[in-house]
Amino acid sequence: MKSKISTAMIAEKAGVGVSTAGFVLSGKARKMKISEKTEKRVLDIARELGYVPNAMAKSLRSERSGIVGLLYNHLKHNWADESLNGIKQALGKRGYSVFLSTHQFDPELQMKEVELMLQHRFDAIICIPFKEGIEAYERILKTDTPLVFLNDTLDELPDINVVAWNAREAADTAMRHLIGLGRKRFAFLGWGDQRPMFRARLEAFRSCLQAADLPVNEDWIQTFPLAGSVRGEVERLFSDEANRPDAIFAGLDVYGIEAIGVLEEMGLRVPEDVALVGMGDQPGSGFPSIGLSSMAIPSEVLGSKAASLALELLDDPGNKVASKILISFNELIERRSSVR
Amino acid sequence: MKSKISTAMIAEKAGVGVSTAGFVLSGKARKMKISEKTEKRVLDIARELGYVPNAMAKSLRSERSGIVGLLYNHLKHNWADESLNGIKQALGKRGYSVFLSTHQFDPELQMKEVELMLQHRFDAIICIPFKEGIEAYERILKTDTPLVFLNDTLDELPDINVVAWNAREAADTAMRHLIGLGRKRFAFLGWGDQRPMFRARLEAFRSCLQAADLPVNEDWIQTFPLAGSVRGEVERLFSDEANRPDAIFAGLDVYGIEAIGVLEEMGLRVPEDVALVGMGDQPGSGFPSIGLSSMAIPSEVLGSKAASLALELLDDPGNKVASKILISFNELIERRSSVR
DNA sequence: GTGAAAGCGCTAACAA
DNA sequence: TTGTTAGCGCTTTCAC
Repeated sequence: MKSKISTAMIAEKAGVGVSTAGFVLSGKARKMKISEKTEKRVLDIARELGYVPNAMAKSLRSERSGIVGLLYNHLKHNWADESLNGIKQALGKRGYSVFLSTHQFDPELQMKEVELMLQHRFDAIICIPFKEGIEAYERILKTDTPLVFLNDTLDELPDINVVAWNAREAADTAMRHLIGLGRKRFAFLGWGDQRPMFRARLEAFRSCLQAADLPVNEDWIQTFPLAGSVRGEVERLFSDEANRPDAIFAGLDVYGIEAIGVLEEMGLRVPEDVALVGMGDQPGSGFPSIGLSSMAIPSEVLGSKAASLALELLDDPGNKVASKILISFNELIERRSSVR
Repeated sequence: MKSKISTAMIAEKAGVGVSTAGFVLSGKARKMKISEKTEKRVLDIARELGYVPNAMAKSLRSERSGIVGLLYNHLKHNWADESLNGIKQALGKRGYSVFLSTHQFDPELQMKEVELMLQHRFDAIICIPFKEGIEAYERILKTDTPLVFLNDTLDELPDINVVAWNAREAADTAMRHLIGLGRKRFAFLGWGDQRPMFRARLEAFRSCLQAADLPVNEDWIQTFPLAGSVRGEVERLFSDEANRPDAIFAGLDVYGIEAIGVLEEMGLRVPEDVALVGMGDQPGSGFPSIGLSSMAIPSEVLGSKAASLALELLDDPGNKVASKILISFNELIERRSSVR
């Protein structure tokens, strides 16, 4: 039987008023000093009838949904999985639930998802910002729904609360590690994304080289689309035996992983001829045939901090919180691609 | 301003009745023969006031949420991403939205998520079944909420509608490919999961060997936990130079990927000494340093079919649909691990 | 074409 | 302690 059981029916069957039944069923029996006998009777009948509370009626009345929306660009790699765990844990403790959706970097799709979350009166929204999606974020702000950016900021929306990995510091660590290995000729393979935390990787690349008095070869700085292949560029970069890099800093592991394969196909040895370090410690980097050293991203912590920030926003009626939380996490996972 | 704008307010401001405003705002102006002038006035005021329809009120009244819930065990690998795309596409066409959550194989967590979805009166639920989660599925069934299993069945719940990849056929294809390479001594590395579609991999292993009059060495059949490492077993299996496998069938790519690395560390050549084929074409198998041949899983198609099945269930008031859809998809992605 | 009004299930203020 | 009642915002029937 489709659950059409309401508090009123239960109240009637139990021979009590709706409010009595309501209090019991929403766990406020104690607070309202309902007699244990009555409470038990109501609960028994509810169980017997297969009562399922109607969350929409509850939210409609209480003006809050108890749900935080989570908007990912995609669920690839393990990033979403890990950060979601952090988020759910932090929000669960406070009685909030999480619903998640993705938009595959499609601004229109994102707008649709946002509209849906707003219509369902989600109490807050956490999302991974991307430049083309700005309209949707502005839409959220207009409704005064608390918004938290996870993992990056947008230059165009500088006032939004954000929790992100301090990729700049991590990239510095990675670069200093490679420089410490005695490498002199550096190439950069990175994502062409222009968000601050991705630009930071290239900035670290440049500034660490300068600080170490090493040359920055602009022709060896290459960026790619997210799902792009680095094969062609790697082959080009290493075609001139007389003048080729001896180290690669990969802004995302995925580029480093592919590069290792291409280099070995070309007969170059890793790390003897070319040392590599990547960013993000993505699944794959640790496979025995790959062994790409990488800076680990603290996904779960990021998620949990973002959730906490969202909770702060929710607790603050004025929405006045303004936090830019950069998590410093500079753990280098050393693998064969950069052993001494 | 927090969106506290209701249809009633808009109606008042526009000088029309609530129902008129309601018809316009829910896109039924045409059907109700509202004059274009009135329609425009209402819409203008709605926009001006920043009206956001209240989905909970709507659902409460209309007794349907327009949401299909999706319950994954985790979001690792790219499986969730791809199947979600298929699901969203199929459901979007019919005006349904999707909300997703995960439970990390924790039955209690899954039960909580299910309870939440039921309370929110999700119109249907699609999930990846796991044995320990049975209680939750029974809970769903008791409320008469349409339920679709994606990617596998459960022996204990044979009547549930399901869409899954025909892993048996695919595994047959993989095994026949290895046998066609002339390999004689086969090892199996698989997930210890007991669901039918995972058992099918091992069944295919055995039956293909028997059909080809090749020996089945029970000691070379090894299963592992999902996140387990095959290193120890692979080292053991190949320690006896006089008697070791010349082919590995990996029930999941992840085991094959690690095995390739371990084998090469041990000085064995892939595929000359050992040929491998995996299942699922997970990200990583195609990395140049790995090159694991694999049977591709049609994730997006599976998602889309599961969504269609859910829609069928929704359309059928009696809930009488009973489909077990096994998608045959036997595409072998040939990589270096099994070239002739 | 448009307006009035009932009611979805739940909460909470108010009475008793 | 328990019962009564007024909405929350929306849909939809019925009357004008």
